[in-house]
Amino acid sequence: MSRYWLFKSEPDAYSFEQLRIDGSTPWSGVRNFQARNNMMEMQTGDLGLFYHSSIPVPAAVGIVKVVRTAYPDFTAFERGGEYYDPRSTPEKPMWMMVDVAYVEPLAYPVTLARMRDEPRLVGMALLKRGQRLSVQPLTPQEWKIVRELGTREA
DNA sequence: GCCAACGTTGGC
DNA sequence: GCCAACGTTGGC
Repeated sequence: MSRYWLFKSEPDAYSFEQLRIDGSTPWSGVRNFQARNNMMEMQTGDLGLFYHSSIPVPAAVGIVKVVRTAYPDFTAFERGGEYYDPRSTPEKPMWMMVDVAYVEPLAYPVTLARMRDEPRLVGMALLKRGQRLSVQPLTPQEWKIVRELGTREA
């Protein structure tokens, strides 16, 4: 049973455009247990939304696909690196990541404001007050609705 | 095991 | 730049 996900990224750090150029990328640097656990549930072929956060108009901008299931996040092993965490070792990794691949952009980015305005999306994790989870599950309905919104102008 | 302090996220 | 919300840390 394939599932749907939402991947948050600050475009200044890593943008959907960069993913288009790279083709695929390890989703490294996640240091939150809930987000990690979500990644550990992913299967290859699962689809997701790529969401740009911390910008003037936050929005879901594209579609991605999981192309490799969870494996140890090597950035946790990089001494001196931004994501180094000595509690995680190759023998006993604490942090995991998946690989995600570029699929296609949404014809029209679906802004956070537009999602908030959509009654059928009430209940979506992203819209909950104070939520900060960088990797979130989407229900099939939420996936379908956002994709549909992305096919037409607001 | 509790919980206050702290750091980070992210919309506004 | 502000600050509410929340996860994590660490003293006890």
